[in-house]
Amino acid sequence: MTHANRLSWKDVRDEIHDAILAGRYGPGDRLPRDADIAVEMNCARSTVQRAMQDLSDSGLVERRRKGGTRVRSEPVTRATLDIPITRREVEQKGGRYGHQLIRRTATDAPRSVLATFELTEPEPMLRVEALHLSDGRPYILEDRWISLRTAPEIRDVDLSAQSANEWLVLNKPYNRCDLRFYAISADPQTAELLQTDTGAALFVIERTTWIDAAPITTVKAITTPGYQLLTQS
Amino acid sequence: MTHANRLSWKDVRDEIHDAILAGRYGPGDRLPRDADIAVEMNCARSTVQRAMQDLSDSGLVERRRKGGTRVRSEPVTRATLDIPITRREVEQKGGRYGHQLIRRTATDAPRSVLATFELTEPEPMLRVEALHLSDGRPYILEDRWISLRTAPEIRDVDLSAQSANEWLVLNKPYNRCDLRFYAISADPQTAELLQTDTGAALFVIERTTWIDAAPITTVKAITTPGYQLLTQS
DNA sequence: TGACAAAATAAGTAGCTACATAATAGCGTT
DNA sequence: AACGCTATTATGTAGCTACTTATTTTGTCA
Repeated sequence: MTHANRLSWKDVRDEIHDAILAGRYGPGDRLPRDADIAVEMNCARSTVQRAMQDLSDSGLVERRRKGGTRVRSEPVTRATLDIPITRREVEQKGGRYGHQLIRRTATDAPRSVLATFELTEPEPMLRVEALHLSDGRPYILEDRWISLRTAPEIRDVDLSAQSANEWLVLNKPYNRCDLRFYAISADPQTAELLQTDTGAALFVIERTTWIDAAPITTVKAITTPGYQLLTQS
Repeated sequence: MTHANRLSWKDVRDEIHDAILAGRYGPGDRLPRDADIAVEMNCARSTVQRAMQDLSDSGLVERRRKGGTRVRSEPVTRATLDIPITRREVEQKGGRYGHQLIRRTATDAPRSVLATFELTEPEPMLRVEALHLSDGRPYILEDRWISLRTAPEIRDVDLSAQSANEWLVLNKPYNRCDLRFYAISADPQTAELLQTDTGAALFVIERTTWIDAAPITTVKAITTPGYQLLTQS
């Protein structure tokens, strides 16, 4: 073989990572410059650069031009979340997917929604309330606002055939996405729709998307009791 | 200037991204090969490669050797979460941080904890229950299990001076981290510790870390009512 | 001493080449 | 048709060079 002892950038990354784990570099310490590491590990600087970029992306290390690379003094837990389309989520868990359109209202956005989008001017919107089902039982209740200026085509979509969730994901790619997670107590209406008890603790996912500065949609997805969101890997 | 019209990999990325947004490539469609895009956009293949990698990381596109690049047919919402040390989180919100050690017990891990770590053999552990405070008021209640085999030094740490959260983050870097989010109803004990009402909806963050295959710690962090977790950006 | 300009520094990026690797497609044999 | 080998293909990676850019350090002059 031609290069058994050749280092890949992942090897370099792991070696530096291990050095930090082993305490050779502590929080706040400055690491040698890329070029020196390259010499020491007998590889190209570009290889070290890729390794360092990855460590920087994962939050272990901070890099600044001229300032060099240093171990983050107050490390963060950084994780990547994947949130699939609800239909796919249900099907992947082995359930049969279904959905019901509850209400569909064209109206101006209330102030709270405008604030979520960081807008100051009024905006015509479509409000869509829908229930996602797994094996015929409530799974997620969504309360969604869609900008009619950014996504006027939504007017002509039959939302009882295809959920707004799915139509938007397939037809309105976004640029920017904010997520927000928290817990609420089920109010009587919500409890009835989700077929659970008033006061039950429900996990909520709020998602807001934009294309450039233009608002697309904001949705409050209220999950049924027992729902868990996991990081993948 | 020397290169005003030179394309950076971010330009390439954005151009491809825009082409997808504009519908020139729909879900499932195959994109031209990197080399062709490079010719068309008059840049090096390595530049296209970097752009494509980024689009792939962000979940918009899937790449396979020989198979080429194609737009994900069922796109996911992918987001990065940063979870800081609790002390830092409190301080960043302008609060005064404090913490109380509630209980500290050395014992073998129960089956549920072993399962979380994907272990089958019994494991000696330290259980630490602690309360994080913001401006003297309850902020997060944590119920933590620490492996005494992987982190034996924890025995000698004064956990009323430094929280286990902080000591672990600074002294026990990890390789693998699983996160889990959900909602619970406050039971009477939890409610009392968090100074809230029994039955209140509480947002819970569970985090489990390993170094290679060895378990480090698993923690169930129960937040006070109103707590929200946001994606940054 | 302080302000500002110039030099030095270390990471970031672009381009090129060469080769590695995974996955597919094609072909021939039985 | 089923198999296994080989060739092909498109992405992935490593190395090199050259240049750019952000930031700090240093040096000079008022």
